[in-house]
Amino acid sequence: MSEAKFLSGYDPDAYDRPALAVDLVLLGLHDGRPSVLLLQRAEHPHAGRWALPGGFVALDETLDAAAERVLRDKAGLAGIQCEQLYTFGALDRDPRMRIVSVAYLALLPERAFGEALDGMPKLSRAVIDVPWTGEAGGPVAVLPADGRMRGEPLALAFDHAEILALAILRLRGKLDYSDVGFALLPEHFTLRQLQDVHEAILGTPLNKPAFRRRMLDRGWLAPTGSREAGTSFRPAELYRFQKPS
Amino acid sequence: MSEAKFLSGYDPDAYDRPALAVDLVLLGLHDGRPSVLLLQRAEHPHAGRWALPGGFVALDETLDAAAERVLRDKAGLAGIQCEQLYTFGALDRDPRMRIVSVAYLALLPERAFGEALDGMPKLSRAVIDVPWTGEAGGPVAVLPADGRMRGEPLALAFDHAEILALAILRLRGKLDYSDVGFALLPEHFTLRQLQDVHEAILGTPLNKPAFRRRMLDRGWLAPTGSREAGTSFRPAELYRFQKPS
DNA sequence: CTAACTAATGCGCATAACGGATATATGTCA
DNA sequence: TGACATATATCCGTTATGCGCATTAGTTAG
Repeated sequence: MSEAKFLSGYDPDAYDRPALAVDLVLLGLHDGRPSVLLLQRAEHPHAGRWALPGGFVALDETLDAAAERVLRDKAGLAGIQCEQLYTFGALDRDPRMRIVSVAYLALLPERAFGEALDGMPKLSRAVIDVPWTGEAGGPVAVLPADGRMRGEPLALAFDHAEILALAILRLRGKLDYSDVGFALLPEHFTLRQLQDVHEAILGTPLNKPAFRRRMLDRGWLAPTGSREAGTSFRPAELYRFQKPS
Repeated sequence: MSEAKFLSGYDPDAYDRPALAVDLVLLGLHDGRPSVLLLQRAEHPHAGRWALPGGFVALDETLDAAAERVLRDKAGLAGIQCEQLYTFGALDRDPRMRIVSVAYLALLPERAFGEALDGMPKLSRAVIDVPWTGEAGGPVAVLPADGRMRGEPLALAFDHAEILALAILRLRGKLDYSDVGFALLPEHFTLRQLQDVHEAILGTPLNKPAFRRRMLDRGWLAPTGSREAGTSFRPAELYRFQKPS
């Protein structure tokens, strides 16, 4: 039997299968802390709780394409780098049915974050409280960003707290040796802004001269020649991210 | 409407969905090079080509459980640490139908590798030829390990070459700062054996005193007091891996 | 019994990375 | 013009790393 013949007689629906979805962790910064875009579920299941934007994977779209579609439809964003994070497959993670979800991580500079908030009124910004240091790992809490950010952490739907915790862990791990830090900055930025990003992600202050040296020695920073404006003190040089050839 | 009521009326089969599978990269070492367990496909599609052991994910099993089941049924192994690697979702990766596959990576010490080969006659060992250095990434080739290992790389089925390449990349990346290297060694081992493992994975020779110092300073090695046997020269101290408290 | 051999182990030095404090430069604003 | 705040540069002590070399402890040959 030829391979073509075999395929024509193959029944793709012979077995039951889990549903497949993507969930997006859209991270930004807020007041020197990591924050995330969430939407409050209006419908069952988990009505009223807060969830990551997500959606089912269609038969004729890749995982990456599904992530991009959710990014566009639920956050109104395009052209944002989306990276696969992990695939979650616990049996009871969704009460409706068996759903396996591929989590994606995207980093939004302040402009994109605000754009999403403005364009999609259902989205809210939540601040992530990371109670552990370094790459210890563990649970994280999310707090409302608007208003006073007091007490009451938000209740997350499904296993989204777990997804969020892994996103933070992954981000911290990649910060040193990859270029993820720049994804949270505008095109032109100062070294202090870059350091602020690193400190927000790592949750710990960094030594300034050492940080400057490391970043400049890495060769990824191209000075633009211009300086920041609007300061009441000496303005800092503006740099541009330029991947080494 | 209560959540319970909502759930009772929910139709899980409302939409078509991709099939979900797991594929296992079972890595070991052979003659100082990374090697992998493969099986030659007897049936369509891709009959005759070489594939990673895999299987579909059942409705009532988690992804990790599916990986363990495949490890048991197709490699005859149990109690091996399996770690999720990446999820592959290209549209045409399987000609039968749309299949999304969650790849897992497991490291087999020589004993487990041989055990799998003996217990499952269909499995073969293939040596992985990594033509790039460091973490540059890129395609890899697989060569038959038995016999002379001459020319003719094996033809891999589906996108399994891509999966394999990512496994190598991930392994190289984690080698420095994690304990993955020990997973390829027996319970008791010498520093030279540990260095051999690192050199095989990285594909580059390492400086001996510097390697010794780094490993010992890390505090993960507990000397056993005994020494290796059967050498015609000074036998080395045997160590045991002991995760720091 | 002794010497040759081999690889493990230990030592020392030059160099590079790094944390951290301090000094200098360069803008704004009163 | 000078006070001020922050960016930028310099310096130093500590620690990690690369690397050659001496020493040690086994086996094997004579």
